[in-house]
Amino acid sequence: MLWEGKRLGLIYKNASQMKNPKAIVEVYSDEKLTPEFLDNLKKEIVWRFDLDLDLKEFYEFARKDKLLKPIVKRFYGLRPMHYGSLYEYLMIGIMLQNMVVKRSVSMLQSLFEKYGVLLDYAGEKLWSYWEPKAMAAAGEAELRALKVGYRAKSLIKVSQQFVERKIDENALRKASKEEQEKTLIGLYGVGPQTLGYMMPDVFHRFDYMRHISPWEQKIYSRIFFNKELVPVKTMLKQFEKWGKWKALAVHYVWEDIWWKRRNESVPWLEELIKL
DNA sequence: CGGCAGGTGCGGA
DNA sequence: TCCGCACCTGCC
Repeated sequence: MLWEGKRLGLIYKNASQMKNPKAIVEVYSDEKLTPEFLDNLKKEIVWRFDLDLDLKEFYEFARKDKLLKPIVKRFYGLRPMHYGSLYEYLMIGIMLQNMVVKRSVSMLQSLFEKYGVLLDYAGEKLWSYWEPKAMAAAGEAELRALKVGYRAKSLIKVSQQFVERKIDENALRKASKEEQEKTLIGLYGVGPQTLGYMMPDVFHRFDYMRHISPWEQKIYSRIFFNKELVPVKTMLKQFEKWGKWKALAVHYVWEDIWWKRRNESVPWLEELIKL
């Protein structure tokens, strides 16, 4: 983790006992960290993993929903979240665009190797991110050499916004949904799809569901309607029944299908995601 | 070897 | 607001 200018090695451990959930985080650092720093770090981690989220209300109505009932039982406690910062999510989001996952991973890896810092702690070697200024200073040609293609421009422009403090994650967390939308979509390289990922994952907006991309549309059609292809408008209208929890409900079902794919086979899904 | 992938910006209707 | 198009690149 790169946070407040410090590079930290983190180890997360599950220390839950039965119905008493608990996590332990070990923090490794080159320098001595003050109790105040660690306290703030704890608050940051609680926010990022959304540990204070109260799912009770969601579960109450999910248990009355035929589709959701078995899934919320299976994934009790699950919530969408992102372990990193907004800036880091943007880097990932841009790498995902118009790309198969395998290549997104390899492009992100080359970015780490060029701009990141490899941390070595607790028997782990893991890459930490770069400061936005490191990438803002890079030329487009330098980034294109890393085979990120036309995304180079987005990476640089987004980094510049952070360097120039045009965007402040902490302030944005407290802003209204409309303000968050406006700010994020205003970033070069951020469109409706990346915005749709960030609203729940980074800003914990579980009522945000305005855009469904073609590949998601195909999968949603199968799992929610048992049909080949359902129009996006119809889907969005249908999801309204889940009210302010609609994005969370969809996320649970989404997670369920990928989990099934890992443990048993889901032939129609394989068919949709191959190529 | 053409077409496409976990999209987006841009210009024009 | 909506639509069509170009766009890096690797791989099916």
